[in-house]
Amino acid sequence: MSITPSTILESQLPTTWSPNSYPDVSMVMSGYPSRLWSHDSQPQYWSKYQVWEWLQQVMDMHQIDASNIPFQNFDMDGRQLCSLSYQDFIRAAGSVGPLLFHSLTELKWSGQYHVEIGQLEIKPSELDFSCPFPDASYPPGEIYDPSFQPLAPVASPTPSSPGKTFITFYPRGTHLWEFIRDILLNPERNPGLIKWEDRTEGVFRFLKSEAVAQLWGKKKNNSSMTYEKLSRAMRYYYKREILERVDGRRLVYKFGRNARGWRESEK
DNA sequence: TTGGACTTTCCTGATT
DNA sequence: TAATCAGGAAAGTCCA
Repeated sequence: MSITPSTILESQLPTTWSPNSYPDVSMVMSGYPSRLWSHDSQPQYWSKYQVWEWLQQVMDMHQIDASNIPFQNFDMDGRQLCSLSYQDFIRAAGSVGPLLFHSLTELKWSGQYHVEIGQLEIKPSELDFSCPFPDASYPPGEIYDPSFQPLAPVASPTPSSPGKTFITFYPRGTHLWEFIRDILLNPERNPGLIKWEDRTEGVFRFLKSEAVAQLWGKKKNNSSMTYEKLSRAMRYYYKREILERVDGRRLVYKFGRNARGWRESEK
């Protein structure tokens, strides 16, 4: 497998670049993906070089030999990359396809997205996402991370840019209870992990406690997460009234008065 | 640099 | 006996 950059692409490469002379991954990828990629450059605006750069870094991150990826299949810019479906990724990258798809999806919604829109009052429905979240193309059974969904945009004036308004997107599920809530609100995506016991009262039960813990650990990049640790964090929510105790029932929790967004009327 | 919020880790003991 | 719950304590991470 060889990398054959186009002439245009070569002109975009730093002079010292080569697949084997990549910057220190541990340094570059610190905080990946929320810092380097999603903050400095939205995927849909990437150049071909940046697409390859991303490919290389995902491979490095997961310690996969980059030669396993047919880079020529990704001879495209970020906008084209974003238009690929899950199946397209599998066709283009084989067994690594799901990993790449997942990584790109994460990039789209992690970190903050600033959309300069001028001094207008913007409704979420009026925003044009040129790199839409392709969740509809997730295959059945694929683990879904609810935190990939965007929050409703928060408009905030930026003092340094008078006359302009910035829309800032924050990823959902920043906190554990929000992560749990979002799983509950998307049961079709994660069948059998957690289920409502009493929807109106906010009572829910863990069905696969360890699986949820692993999903949480995956989100936090912590492979040693267990349900025991997760449940300790859950118990801290009792004091803050984000959760309420449900006595006598194992794996059962209830949203408290300070939990937001779980009621159907709040959706 | 510091402090607060939040999470993780480890622990002991109780309960199911 | 194993799994889970409860909560103290301390440390780690992130952010303002």
